[in-house]
Amino acid sequence: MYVQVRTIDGKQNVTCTISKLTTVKEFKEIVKSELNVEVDKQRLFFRGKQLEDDYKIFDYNINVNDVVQLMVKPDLPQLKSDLKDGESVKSVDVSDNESNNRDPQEGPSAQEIFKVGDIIDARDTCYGGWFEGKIIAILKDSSKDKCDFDGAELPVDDGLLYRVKLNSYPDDEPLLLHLKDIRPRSREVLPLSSVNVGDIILVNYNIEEPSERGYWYDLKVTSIKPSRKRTELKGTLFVGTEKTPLEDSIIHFIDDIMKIESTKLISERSEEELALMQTETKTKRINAPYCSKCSDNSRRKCRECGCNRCGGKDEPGKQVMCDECNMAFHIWCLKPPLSDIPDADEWYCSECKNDENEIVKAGGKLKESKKKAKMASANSNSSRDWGKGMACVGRTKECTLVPPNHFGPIPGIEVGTQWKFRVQVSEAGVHRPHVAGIHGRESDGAYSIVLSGGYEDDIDNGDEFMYTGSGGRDLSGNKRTAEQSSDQTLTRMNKALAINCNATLNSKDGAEASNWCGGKPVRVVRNFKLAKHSKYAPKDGNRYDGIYKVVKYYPQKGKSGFIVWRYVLRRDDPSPAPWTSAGKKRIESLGLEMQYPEGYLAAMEKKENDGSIGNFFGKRVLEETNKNSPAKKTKILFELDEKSEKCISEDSRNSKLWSSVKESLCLGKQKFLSKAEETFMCICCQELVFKPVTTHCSHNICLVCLKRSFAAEVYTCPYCRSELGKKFDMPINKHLQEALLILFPGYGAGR
DNA sequence: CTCGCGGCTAAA
DNA sequence: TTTAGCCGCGAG
Repeated sequence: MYVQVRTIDGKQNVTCTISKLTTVKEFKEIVKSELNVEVDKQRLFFRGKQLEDDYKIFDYNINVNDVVQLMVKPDLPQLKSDLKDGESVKSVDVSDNESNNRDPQEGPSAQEIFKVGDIIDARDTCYGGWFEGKIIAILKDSSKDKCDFDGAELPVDDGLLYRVKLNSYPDDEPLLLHLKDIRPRSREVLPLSSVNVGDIILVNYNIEEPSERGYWYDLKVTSIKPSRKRTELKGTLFVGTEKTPLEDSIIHFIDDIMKIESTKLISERSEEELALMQTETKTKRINAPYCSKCSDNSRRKCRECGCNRCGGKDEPGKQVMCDECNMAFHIWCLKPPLSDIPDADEWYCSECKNDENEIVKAGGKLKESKKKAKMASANSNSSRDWGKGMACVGRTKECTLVPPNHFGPIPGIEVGTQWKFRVQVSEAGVHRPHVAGIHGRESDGAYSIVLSGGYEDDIDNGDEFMYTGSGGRDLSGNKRTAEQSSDQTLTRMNKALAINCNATLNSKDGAEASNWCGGKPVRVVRNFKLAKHSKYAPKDGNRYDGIYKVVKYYPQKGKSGFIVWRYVLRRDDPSPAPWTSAGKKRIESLGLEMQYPEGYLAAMEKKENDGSIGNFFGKRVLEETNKNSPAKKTKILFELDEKSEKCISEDSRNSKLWSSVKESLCLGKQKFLSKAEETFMCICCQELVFKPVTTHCSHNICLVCLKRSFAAEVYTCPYCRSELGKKFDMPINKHLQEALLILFPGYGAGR
């Protein structure tokens, strides 16, 4: 399996090949070799969650081609020593000389933003969140002698250092921060209803455990999805002084949203505002509790953070902690009780001690994964690696053009279309199951089948073939296939396929259609593994061969000696079959080529290059021959017909988008269409725009989606949030609609 | 919950 | 080179 690792700034992006059992620790080594970032400088994030060393890729549900973000820890400036040094020798404490009560209009102070005693939020360099604090001193930063404006109105760095005492940690040494990590205290709680996409707000988030309470961070809202149960608030979280963005962070504490106060010059503030800046906020923001069970309530008994036996939190000095499970125990609550805290370096509670005696681990000092219950492979002591390839990956897209119970061809999918993997066939909507041969419903019929030579009783004659039902196999031991070991029954998928036959269902003897063409259509896919028994199989991958009908079906003793259900299917499709010369010509003229998952070829090429010299050399030779063959280049060039060209040129409002889409013409029809699909996808419903409205800001949104937004009293463009105006009359861009209809036959069906 | 004509690894 | 063994995932 391959994933993308992207640096936070988005400047670097590499493909890494890993398995599902790769640990985060190992992963970091790979990242180190790819991006040359030391392992201990790496922080990896996926879906807003930090990846921790001892967990596995599997624990985080990372799928193929997913993007893992890499944050490089900055070299910590040694502020502490600077402080001691600067304080005594170089810096001047401006707070004493230019006092708080001076006239704000006066002289150089007009450049000042904060004064001593201001109640502020401070961004902590350790956790990267905003904490409530107060400025207790302002010092000159000896390393800087002028302001750093960085093009902004207010300086990013005003050449001063602010000494800040945090409310939550009054005993800690005060922090010394630059201007960029300080801002006026957030005071206003925002109701979710007043938050819009694009806003930047202060939210509570836990990087390690997003469902629990954490620290306070800035969030740029990217989506607000209202739902019956709970509104989903998603956005990009900014962590630390580097403002590291964590994309797709889902905010759980949607009632705890605060407005970010703007930083202003003292001279621009009113008397009232200045007074407010010096006033402590009434309520304290809630940070992550140490104990999620009792929320650190000292009066509540808790077996998590208190004594594991009685729950009491009294006399912590008389509690002993287990080195395995980290639970605490009063020495008198133990059985048998201890008279004193044990001297030994390690101590284990009775549960953990037993475990250790039962399983003899060689140097097994590693703490067990919290999620091992969920992870089946961790329980089986098999050392077999898995999850490197495409066998165990999930879908990355879903066909929404037609429902899963759709009979007949999938609009836009031509006979002869080829996919390397079954999961892609599923994504295209042609055959949804990843493994199974028949897709259907017992009550409805079968929608599609795959021939891949897995059943010995199949006979393939191209236009007509004999298919075998499923079942009658012992799949115990978590298998997907096995040899026949019992009789098949006409149930489940077997029954579904029987329903397609244009005859009354007979689950005893089977049935034959008198008018076979009248049966329900079955999409047929042939897999390259079928080649063992059939000359109609594709050379590689899976190929859509068109519509077939069930002529008859009946139970019969198979080669295994057990009863199997056999089905005769006959081709009934207007397009020529892929193995005929007409079919081959058609495939050629449509420019149909093997489809690979996104990023797959790049990952494979990389793997080859990383391998032996021989592989590397062989690859290079292959590339050279391709380059020197102009015939190949011209062959895959795809040209638009006159009608499409005309429609596209008439859509003048999207001329820019169309010309970028047209750049993909040289990559063949399929690449061109997927580029068009991507370009004209509605940001609201994530489908091809239907009855599109083109805004003045040149974005395309479905009419219904835009109406829905206006109904929610949001009168801005869902793409860029530019104001559309309450009275915007939403004209449908008929030219775009027509162009898309020509390119995507059947688009908008069922909408 | 069960089922399953994939696609991989590691042993033979 | 062949083959035994096994895993998530999506669908019913």
